[in-house]
Amino acid sequence: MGATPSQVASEILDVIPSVMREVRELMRSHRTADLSVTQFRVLAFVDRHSGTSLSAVAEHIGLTLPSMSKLMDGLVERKLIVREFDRADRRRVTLKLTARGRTILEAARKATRDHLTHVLSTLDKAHLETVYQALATLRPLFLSPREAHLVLESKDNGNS
Amino acid sequence: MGATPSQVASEILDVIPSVMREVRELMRSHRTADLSVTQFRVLAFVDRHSGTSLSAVAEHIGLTLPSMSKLMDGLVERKLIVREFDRADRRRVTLKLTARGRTILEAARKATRDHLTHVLSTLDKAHLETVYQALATLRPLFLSPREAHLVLESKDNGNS
DNA sequence: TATTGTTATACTCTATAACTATA
DNA sequence: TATAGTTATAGAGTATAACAATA
Repeated sequence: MGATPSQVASEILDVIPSVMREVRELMRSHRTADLSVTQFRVLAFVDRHSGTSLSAVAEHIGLTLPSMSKLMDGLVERKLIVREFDRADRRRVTLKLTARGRTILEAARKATRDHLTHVLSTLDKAHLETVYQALATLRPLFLSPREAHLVLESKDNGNS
Repeated sequence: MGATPSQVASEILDVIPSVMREVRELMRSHRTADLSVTQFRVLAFVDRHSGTSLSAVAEHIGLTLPSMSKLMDGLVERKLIVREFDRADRRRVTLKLTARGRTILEAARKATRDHLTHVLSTLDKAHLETVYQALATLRPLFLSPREAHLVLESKDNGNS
């Protein structure tokens, strides 16, 4: 009881990188999917926001536009995403998952989920709930810098 | 209430990468420290285990030996770590922080901690405690693969 | 022969700067 | 002129394979 923000910060620095490394290896070692974590996140975002633009994806994920453009090259080449010009504004690009993209995304999601589920299965309900609540708590605090103001500027003090 | 392992897994995939990206940018943007997260973790480990070997660090951090060797080149060149041959076994290397290494580590730690503390300061005590407990719960589940068996091999029950 | 570490090499990820096309 | 995106280029980070030195 009585964890200070400073202690929590130290824990974050210690634990989060380990979790990331494991997730990264899971994604990359999958037979057919073989995605980087960033690629996975991009597919998931485009799935939820079909027809979105490159800028929007870059902003959400937290990559620069050139980096995202190059990453997208790879996903388009692998036929996981279709990239077309917007008819209304031909500078814009519209992004959608292909059927194959949806399949691969689901496969990666399932593989990772299955593995993590296995790892997490050693936890009892109370611990599981704690982790779930903690992640829900952290989520709004660590949106990409550009999005952050949308949430943060209105509640710079007390939290819900 | 009643989060399933599967739901928690999805949250991990969604939230953890965002936290990582923020931490990474913090470390890299610091004026004097300018460390990658991995470099930071290496310094912290060597600080806690002064005189440790290269293999030990690589294993703890989850890098291959050649990768760690190269990373260490950088830290030695920046005079943050001293690397000497072990007198007892000349194949081994002993690693220690320099005074400068300790200073830089502390500076990076403080900068990151200060920023995270600011971010976390919007949380009330209960939420903070939840996050703290969750990280403590996750820690043993995501040790580096090589260390993992020490914890996991005794409880490898049913999962496909 | 086995172990500890290094060197050589290559690939992925990401960034900044300069550019093109459209508005 | 401003915006959306791409191309060119470079640097960090990591891996595998081959090697050297020591035990």
